[in-house]
Amino acid sequence: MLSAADGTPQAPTRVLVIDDEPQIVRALVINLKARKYEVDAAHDGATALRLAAARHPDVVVLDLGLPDMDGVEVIRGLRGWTRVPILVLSARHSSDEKVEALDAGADDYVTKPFGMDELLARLRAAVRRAEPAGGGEGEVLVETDEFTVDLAAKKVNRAGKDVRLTPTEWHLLEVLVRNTGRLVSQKQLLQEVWGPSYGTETNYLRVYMAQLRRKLEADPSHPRHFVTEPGMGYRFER
Amino acid sequence: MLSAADGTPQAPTRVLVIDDEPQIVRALVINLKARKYEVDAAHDGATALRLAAARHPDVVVLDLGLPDMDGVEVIRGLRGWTRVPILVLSARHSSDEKVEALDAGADDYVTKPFGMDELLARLRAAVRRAEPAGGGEGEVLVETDEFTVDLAAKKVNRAGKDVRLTPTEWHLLEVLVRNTGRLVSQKQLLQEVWGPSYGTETNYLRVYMAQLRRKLEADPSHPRHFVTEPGMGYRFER
DNA sequence: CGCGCCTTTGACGCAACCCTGACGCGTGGC
DNA sequence: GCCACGCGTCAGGGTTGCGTCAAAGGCGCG
Repeated sequence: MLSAADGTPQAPTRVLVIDDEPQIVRALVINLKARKYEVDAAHDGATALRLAAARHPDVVVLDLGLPDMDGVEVIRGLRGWTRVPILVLSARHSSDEKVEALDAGADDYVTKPFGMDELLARLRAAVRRAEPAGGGEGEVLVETDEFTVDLAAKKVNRAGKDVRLTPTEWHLLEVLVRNTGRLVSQKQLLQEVWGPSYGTETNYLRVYMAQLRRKLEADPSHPRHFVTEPGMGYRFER
Repeated sequence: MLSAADGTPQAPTRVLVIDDEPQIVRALVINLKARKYEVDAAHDGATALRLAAARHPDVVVLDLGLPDMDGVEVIRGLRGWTRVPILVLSARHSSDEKVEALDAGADDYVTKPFGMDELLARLRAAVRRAEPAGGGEGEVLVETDEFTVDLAAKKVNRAGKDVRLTPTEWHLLEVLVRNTGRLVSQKQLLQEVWGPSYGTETNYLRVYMAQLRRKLEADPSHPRHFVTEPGMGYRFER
């Protein structure tokens, strides 16, 4: 059930694997790649958080026993800014451990040793139910009078031609469009696009908003769709 | 995400328990009701599907071993029309069974005997991640006869046009609207908008209340919605 | 190794916002 | 009847925030 039944070119699912045991990571990576997942791997919590911010995985597989920090802290670190599904892997069978991890924000908890088939099924379940939530319950296609944004295909069309956007430009556009009509604070934009450790670098926003406007607005100096709310944030209007 | 800690009365979570073993159902019902869940119970698949349709539970706990039909069929029956989280309970440890149930649409799979703490934690996790997609994210709209305040989008509409508010104006309006009908003391307003170290600078309030009235009241010199209570504070009336 | 694209950073002008003080008005107390 | 106080209004000045441009730094690719 990986790809949709329609002809839409499905973007590959990105998985972030966090574990300090090389053989487990290797087994997971091999199995996941064989099933056409895109895989990133981290062997400690700090790297994991950085990678999560940079790569925006669709699902996280997290071993609780990490060398540098408590696994539950990694969960909290992720939950501070994202709702990405987290599948916890652990050798601890204790009920308390499970409860703590789940209440911290984990979506599932599998004890080692685990069956690869079961893990993959749980992974599919986690991805499946996150899909529509990630899409913001609705339109994959957002149209204005001047351009069209296809959130699924990650494409922007203007006057019949596709507009080329850099990765950062697209990310920014995506967050704004997913909140069409709503004000998005500068802090939220920075954290969603640049990662949780950002929040004050408003000059990034100014530069990239200008680029988006130059590429998409009819009159970039008088934006009609990418509205600035001084001191508060930005808003995308259709 | 920052869900507002406003005084919205939270509707109780409704759980549908499906199991043919009376002692398990009893244990679950007791534990769930003690935690303020609303519980329906079914002891066979047909009843379960009927109850699910009639009661629209927020989460389903399903035992795979039912007298009348295969548990996986129940999952498919539910998935035909709803995305309600399904937590499967089963005595079978076989990996194939788990994979089948999960791929049919189950969200989680717990093998009996299970720890009640763990089950409840998994239940919380399932409910939590379904929340915003389920029906939440509702617009927080406050309307008067002259203008409309959208607290989620941070937007004010008056006569079909959006009204531009400065950050301070918006903040002040927000505090007043969140306390619709109630008197808000000057000290409270100052501390919420300008920070805890403020409390006596009532002239700020006078200036900004005047600006709000000028932008939102039909007759700013005779305010109908932003009422002054001399010597005490201000009140927003719809 | 060199090239090009993307990201980051800094500087500058301008507009908007926030604070401040002064004044008028109405109300209640002495 | 006078005064004190609180509130509403207005206009000016300091400061902040935003848009813009340009250039340097990083990274992957040929």
